This record gives sequence, C-alpha cells and structure tokens, in this order.
Amino acid sequence: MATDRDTVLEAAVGVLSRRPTAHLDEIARAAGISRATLHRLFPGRDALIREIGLLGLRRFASALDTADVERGDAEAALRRLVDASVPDAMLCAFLAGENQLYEHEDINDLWEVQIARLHALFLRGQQQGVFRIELSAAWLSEAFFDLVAGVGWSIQDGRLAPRDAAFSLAELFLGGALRRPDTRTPAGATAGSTAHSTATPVHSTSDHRPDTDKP
Amino acid sequence: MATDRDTVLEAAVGVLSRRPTAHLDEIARAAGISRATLHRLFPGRDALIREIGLLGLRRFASALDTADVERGDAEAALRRLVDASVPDAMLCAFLAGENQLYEHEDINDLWEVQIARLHALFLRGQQQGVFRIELSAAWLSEAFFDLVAGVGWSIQDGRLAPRDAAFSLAELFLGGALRRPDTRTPAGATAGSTAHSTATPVHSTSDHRPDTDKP
DNA sequence: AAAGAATGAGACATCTGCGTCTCATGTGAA
DNA sequence: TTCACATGAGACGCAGATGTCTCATTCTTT
Repeated sequence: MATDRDTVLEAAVGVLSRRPTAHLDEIARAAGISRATLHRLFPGRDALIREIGLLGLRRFASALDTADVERGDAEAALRRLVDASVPDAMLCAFLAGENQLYEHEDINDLWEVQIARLHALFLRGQQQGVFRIELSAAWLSEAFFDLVAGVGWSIQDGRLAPRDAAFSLAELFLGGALRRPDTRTPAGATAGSTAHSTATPVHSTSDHRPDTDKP
Repeated sequence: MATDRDTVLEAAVGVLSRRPTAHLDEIARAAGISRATLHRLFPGRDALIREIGLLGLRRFASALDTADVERGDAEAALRRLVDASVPDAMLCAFLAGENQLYEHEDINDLWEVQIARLHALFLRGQQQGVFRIELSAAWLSEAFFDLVAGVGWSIQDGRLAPRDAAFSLAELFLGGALRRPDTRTPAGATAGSTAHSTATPVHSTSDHRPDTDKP
C-alpha cells in the first residue's frame, strides 16, 4: 500500500520511535510492504534511519518556516509553531530520542540549525519580555521539543486525542514559559488565537533587557 | 571499578539512552568493566535491558514514595516529586524512550502502577482546585514524565546545569499545570470546561477534599 | 606471604539479522 | 491477450555481535 517513500518512512517511525532495535521485517510489515521492497526503496538500515532523520528535520524546519518564527511577537510565533509542529509530532519524537547519536555530519548540522532557530525564538521572546528569563533559552528549547515528542508518543498510544494536542501543548508549555501577567502587560498577553496584529502592547523595544546570550 | 550491579546499570543507561543499539563492548567499557564481567553480572543483553528498566522503575517508585505523593497538597507533593525525581532523571529518560514495548509482563505492570500513581496525583490536584482541569490528568502525567526525561538528556549532554535542573523543571511544569489565581484563560479553548475567573487562590493543605482515587 | 576469589584479556563457536539474489504472482498499459 | 513492470515470498551467504570458554593477573583475605 505504501509505495511512497515518505509514507514508508512515517510507518517506520511508528515502529522505531518505540523499538529502536526493531528488525527490518517489522518495519516492512508496519509499512505494509515486503522486506524486498523496503530494500529497493532504501539501500539498507543506515540509509533508512538517515532518511527518517532527514524527513523529521525537513518537516520541523518546514514548521518553523510556516510559523514564521523569526518575526513578530514571540508568543504568537510560538503558538503558530505549536500548530505547525503537532502534525509531525511523531517525527519529532523520533528525533528527540535518537538525536545526537547521528553519525551523519549533514544531519547533525541540519539539527543544529533548527535548534538554533528555536533557541533564537526563545531568546527573542525573553528580550521582548514575553518569556521568563529565569529559565534559560536552552532549557526552553529542550523542553518544548520534548513536549512535542511527548505529544507524538501520546497520540500514537491513544492517550491523547489529536484534537486536543495543540491546545494541550500550547497551554502547558506557555503557562510555564510566559512571564506572568503581573510582571508584564496584563491585558493583551492572553489573546492567543487571533493575536497577531492586534493591539498587543507587548513590551517590544521599550523594555529591552540586553540579555546577552547564552545557553 | 563499578562492580556494583546498580552502578553498572547506571553506566549502561548513559550509553543506551543515546545509542540503543550500542554493543555490549561499549557498555562494558562505559561501566569500566570488561565484557566478561558484564556477562557475569547479567546473563545477556536481554537481562541487562530488563534490569535497567526495573532499576528505573524502582527508582521512580522510590521517588514517589519519598515525595509522599499520595498525601497533602498536590502542588507541594509535586514539588517534592520533582526534587526526588531529578537525581534519577536519566533512568526516566531511558524509560520514556523505550517504555512500552517491553515484552516483559512484570515490567509493564510495574510501569502501569507508577503511572497510575502519577495520574492519581494530578487528578487529586485537579479536584483540589490546584491543577488546571482543561488539561487532562493523563496529559499532565505524560508531560511531566517527558520533562523529567528531558532533564536527564539535557544534563547528560551538558545543556542544563544539574543545579538548575529541579528549579527549571518545577517552574516550567508548574507554571503550565497550576491554576492561575489571576486567570489568563486561553481564548479559543477547545475544552468545554469553563474554569476561569474563579478567583480561587491555591488551596492550601488544610482544604482537603476527599479525593476519590484514580481511574 | 600464601591462598582464594574476582577480574581482564583474548580466543572461539554460534547465531541472528542483513544484504543480495531468484522466481512466481499480480497489475496496468498497449 | 500480451507485454512490461513492480511487488511479494523465499533462499542463501556473510558479517558482526553475542555467548562461552580458558588463562594470566590483580586484589583481597587470612
């Protein structure tokens, strides 16, 4: 059934995210194809894993693009990112569990780039006064990605309804990551959904804290 | 040097949590012992994995015990749980990545028991008015465990200082899980619950509600 | 110091999963 | 129908990891 490469990769993720040592037999069966066809699509196990990683990173990068995370209010950007990431949560789950052990140079580079973009988003949010500064941007990045992965696992196991995924993720994470209303502008921050160009008086450039950097 | 079984298991986790397909050679080297001794301690790879899972579950169960999660104010209980869990975060990371595909019956049972305790804690907290009810207890359990795992990974990779771990975890998670005294409710919440604007301050321990337990 | 136990290093056989091959079947196009 | 192509099923050899063994060395204990 799944003759498309990406479809096979997604099926493979469903198995490998849970059982990293699964045999190619299982993966092929999960994808609904034979081991021979699997070999015709991907030269070997290494290539398969590698392509899964690449697919996950491409999807996540695409989510970052779609969400346009580099611009606008950081909270709104993050909400957009949540919506864009959730559909590919399972891919992210795979990446989270297996990330740095990739021996492939290019994959690591791609990974670093995406993490850097996420990191920059949180850093910008902190500078805007949107995100808490007691929590390092590195930790926020890590936590966000782990929660996306958790969403993927939960959905896969049927513990979380796909409909609730984006809401659950955004609410839990933003609740912990946003600066409390009492310390920032009380009114506008919660507007969430249709928030983007509304008159949200987020302390943009006024309250700059040259929070130098650092993970 | 690590002749103690648990010490070896912890070293093994350090390797396997990152590279699930690591050879026994690597594991033995990581533990500072020879492959022969590793085999003397654990009959084989299966047994090793199994014992790692058991150790992780024992530690997490012990953390739940230490935190005394079944009694008292839910927020305080969760804070205690954070402190008790963080030292074993890496074990939890292993469990998170590999949980349910354990073919071993007893491990799965033990796992279910601990998750049920966590679930009960959140349920009790919701009944006490401490935790938000828009987020399901199941999701809170999952998210908490995933964040503990994330702490483990981050510390291992040097992205998070061990000193900051408990604080970062507690602040981020509780920020998202606690009901706000001063409500900032999401606009387009899909959850039907109308739990906002109740100016309920966090109930202290005095306000015990006869929490019926668990699902 | 001497005896005992435990460990490390290495050799060896085994086994399982991987990669490749061939052939039969099924499907779509001409 | 017939041809071309893709897939599935299975066989086979191979590589590498695993499991077991032996022996030398080191540490502990008396």
